[in-house]
Amino acid sequence: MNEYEEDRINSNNNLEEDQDRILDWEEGLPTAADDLIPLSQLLIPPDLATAFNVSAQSSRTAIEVNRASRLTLSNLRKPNLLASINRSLPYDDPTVIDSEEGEVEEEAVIVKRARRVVWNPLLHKRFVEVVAHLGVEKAVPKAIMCLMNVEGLTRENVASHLQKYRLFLKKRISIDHHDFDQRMPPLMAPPVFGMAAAYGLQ
DNA sequence: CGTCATATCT
DNA sequence: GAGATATGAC
Repeated sequence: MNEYEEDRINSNNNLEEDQDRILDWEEGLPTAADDLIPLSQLLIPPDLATAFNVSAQSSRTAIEVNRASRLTLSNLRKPNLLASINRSLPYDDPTVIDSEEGEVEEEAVIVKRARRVVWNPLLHKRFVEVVAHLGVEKAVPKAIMCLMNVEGLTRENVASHLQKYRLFLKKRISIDHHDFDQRMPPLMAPPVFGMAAAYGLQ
């Protein structure tokens, strides 16, 4: 399995969790460094763990802590939506790119150039909402892109997706006309209003 | 800039 | 080969 498919699968599995997690991410965060327990410190001291018959927490090396920190930071710098979009950002930050002394881990920070946009359900949902909100005449690539407000998403990306979306609507409508099974793949569920009306067929 | 046909991936 | 996305011509 290549990276492309891995990304795709990972994101699809974590969509909802990511979104929820991000929403209340910033609430109740400690402000002073003093409030934070160092990552390297065990939450339950070994003797206490033994006393209460709790399996001991494995201790963490400095390298592990450092790696976890970098991973967290790289996730934090992604905008909310992108955190759940399976697409790597075009990072330029060399401190993020370079891994230390040959550590090669699967969890290493993603540093490659942005690959093709994958319109996962969450991203598509946003697209559909924006298209519906704009209405027919105004639902053009640039406007959609602006309202979606997803970092890294280009006008071309949107235009391409819009083309496919319009094709889908047209197909859906023609099937509708012949009274065939109208069930739609969830990914392409049309907006309540908007594009369909634009084609004078709904 | 928007739309479309088609190229380029998987 | 089909489907998703990118690209280029207009």
